[in-house]
Amino acid sequence: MAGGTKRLPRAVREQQMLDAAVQMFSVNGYHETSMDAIAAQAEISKPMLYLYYGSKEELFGACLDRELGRFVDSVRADIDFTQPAKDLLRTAVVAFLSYIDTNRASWMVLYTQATSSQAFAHTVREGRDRIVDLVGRLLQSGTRNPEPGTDFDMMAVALVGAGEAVATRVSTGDAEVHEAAELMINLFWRGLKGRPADIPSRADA
Amino acid sequence: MAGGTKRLPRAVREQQMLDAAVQMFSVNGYHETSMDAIAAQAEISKPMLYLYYGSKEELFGACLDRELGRFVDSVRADIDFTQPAKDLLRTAVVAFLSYIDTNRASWMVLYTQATSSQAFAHTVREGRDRIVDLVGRLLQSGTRNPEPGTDFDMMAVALVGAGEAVATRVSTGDAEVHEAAELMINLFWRGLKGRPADIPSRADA
Amino acid sequence: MAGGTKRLPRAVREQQMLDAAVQMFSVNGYHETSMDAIAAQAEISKPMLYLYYGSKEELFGACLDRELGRFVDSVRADIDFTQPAKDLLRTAVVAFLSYIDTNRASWMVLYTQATSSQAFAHTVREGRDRIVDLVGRLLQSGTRNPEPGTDFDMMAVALVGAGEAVATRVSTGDAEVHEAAELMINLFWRGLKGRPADIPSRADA
Amino acid sequence: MAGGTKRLPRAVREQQMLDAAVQMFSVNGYHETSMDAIAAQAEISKPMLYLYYGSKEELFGACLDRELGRFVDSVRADIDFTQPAKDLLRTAVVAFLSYIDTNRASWMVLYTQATSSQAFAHTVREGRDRIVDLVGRLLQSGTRNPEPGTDFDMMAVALVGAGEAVATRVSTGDAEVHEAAELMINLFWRGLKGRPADIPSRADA
DNA sequence: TATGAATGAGCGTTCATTCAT
DNA sequence: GATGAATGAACGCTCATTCAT
Repeated sequence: MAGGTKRLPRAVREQQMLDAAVQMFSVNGYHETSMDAIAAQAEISKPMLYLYYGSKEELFGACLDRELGRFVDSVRADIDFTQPAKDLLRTAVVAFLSYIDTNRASWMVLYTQATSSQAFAHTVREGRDRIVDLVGRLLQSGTRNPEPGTDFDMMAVALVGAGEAVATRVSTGDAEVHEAAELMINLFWRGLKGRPADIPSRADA
Repeated sequence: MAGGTKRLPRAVREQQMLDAAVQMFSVNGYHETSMDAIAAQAEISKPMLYLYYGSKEELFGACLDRELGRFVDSVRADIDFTQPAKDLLRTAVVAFLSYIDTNRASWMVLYTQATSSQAFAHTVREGRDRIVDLVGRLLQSGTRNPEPGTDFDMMAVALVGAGEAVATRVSTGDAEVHEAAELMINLFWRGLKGRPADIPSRADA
Repeated sequence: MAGGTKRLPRAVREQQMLDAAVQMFSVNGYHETSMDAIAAQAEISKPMLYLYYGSKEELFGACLDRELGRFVDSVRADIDFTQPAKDLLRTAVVAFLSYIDTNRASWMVLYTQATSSQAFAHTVREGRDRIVDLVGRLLQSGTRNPEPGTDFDMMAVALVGAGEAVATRVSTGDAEVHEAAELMINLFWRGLKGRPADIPSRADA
Repeated sequence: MAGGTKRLPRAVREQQMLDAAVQMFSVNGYHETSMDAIAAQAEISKPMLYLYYGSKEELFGACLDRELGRFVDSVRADIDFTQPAKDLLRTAVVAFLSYIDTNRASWMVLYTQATSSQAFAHTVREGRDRIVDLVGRLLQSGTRNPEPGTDFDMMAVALVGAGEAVATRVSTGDAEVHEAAELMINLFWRGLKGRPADIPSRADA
């Protein structure tokens, strides 16, 4: 009805479909979203979906890829590796949270969906690993005197996990981006130890 | 033979069913697990499941409740609020990770499953909030000179998020509990700012 | 409606389903028959079909097996191996054609259907081989002075092929059983070489 | 490259399409062959198929017609009606089996396919009738003293049926053409009655 | 002439759920 | 209390067929 029946070049249709799919998946979840619903949302017929993407699983995979790509690109674009460490941290956190905030419907839930099906564990893990890698390198380059054996990778896992959790709050409107960013920066930068009169405890294995 | 027409007291049957359900859900996911499979695993008939739990969704909810309860109880039991702050942190982190490590099949996947279905968002959020609350209070009580306006709750969100991310690594066998715990404690306690010879960077928001 | 919704023991339902399936397959062919149509014909729901037979292919296979079994049993039952050769031939031919004639809707078309799908080539060939074997042994035992090296098996193939072709005519009503039988018997017994000096057998329908 | 936008005369295109269709139908069967597959094999676009043949059914019908025509022509060409009866039989049988043997992929399977779909029963029957007629006339002309009322037509049905069955064995490689031919000739000429007193006709390969 | 783009319609299959016993 | 038997409702997917260019 609304503009539907035109002959569109392949590339355009592809985006149209992915848009619809991301939209539906993010709202209703992978299993609760039928191909019929996606086709309807995209204002095309179901066979088109199959012609372009082969199967529901592949369609979802394509969504995942696109959104993941966009996300990583967006965050990476904001980061300037020549900044001093703390600025770097700040920029990254803000970029991360801002992206989620702006694209909440799409990415955050998509991400959530993907986590739940064995079939996408691989893609998700891969995507998450890309982010973790990015953060890991960021940490490494930002740490002047790294203790030998520091597991930057696992540290990145923790940071990203924290980021995702906070981002979820942001994406559901329960927190404001910049406040959340500030809180994370402080938390990660200074640690819990205590502020003014910091007396470092002797590291205990 | 196995199962047969035994008359079992309600409480026993309930656990038997929940055990089977948790087991199946955790291995195959919510949608990929059929009521048939659960009934078979529990060695009872399908109508029993419906008699006791009404629907698949409610059954899953019951699983969630039980596992969440066990988890919270277990972690809380290990915590001694009279400990000094850092010990408290350490105890909590270790308790958290240990539980996940020990009950990976059950809880971690269950948790993962629940996250992905709109239907359980509520239960999951509720559960997570209980944990966040716990951690939030922990933080509050452990901080000697809280800056006014510190959002302990959001800080707890970040910590729990980090914990979950690390826990996932632990649960998939990609990390060892105590190493992961130590890393988290150090990270959270000291922050990224710098370790031994901390020289604060100039930029300080 | 018409007697449908009763709780029937497994064995009864199985026959009910096979009856319906054979009926529909024979009338409309394998591909043109939908599981819906079979379920409707059997006055049961589609899931029952799947519960009992697993898939359309397996259901068709079960039809094939049953009908093949009935056919072979029926023909074999009529044959008395102690008869003299020509009587044996006559009995066999009549038994063969009579069965087809009586069960035309079921077997002949089922047989025809099966031939066309790669998936059933095996079953059909197996069934046909059983018949060919039977006929082959019959020929062997009925031939007094077999020429060395006589390929009774291939001869049986030819006879069965002829029988099938004639049977098809019978099954479509284009020929009458006993006339057709007589013709086949004469043809096979005397051959084409020449008739004149033949002494007609007593039995003449 | 291959195919492209060539402008070909109608007749050439038609053969190109039929070749492709026969090829695909014979390998995969009627239902298992999609119009897409045929178009791809013919290296033309699907609308062309529809332009030339209107529908899948009609396309298949055209295949049937062409192949049937070729078959009948081929067999008829080999037959010399002035030959003595037994030679005639031999020639016909050999022509029949040889054609099948040489064109197994195309015709035998096509034939098999057609038999199974109600939609083509008519065409197939028509084709088979042409062959039966041919054989019937052959029999009639070859029989010196026909008993009054001899049903040459039905006899032809039997012979053709036998031929088809043996041909199938030949086409699957389970029998050699000339051996099979010899066997059929002997069987039909002499009959099963018994050999001993047989006076072999002069021609004996 | 020739085709890429598009779809209506239908099929095999599965599953949560409920009677009747 | 416990279950074998049964089904309504969907869903993923494919295919013959047709426009619009």
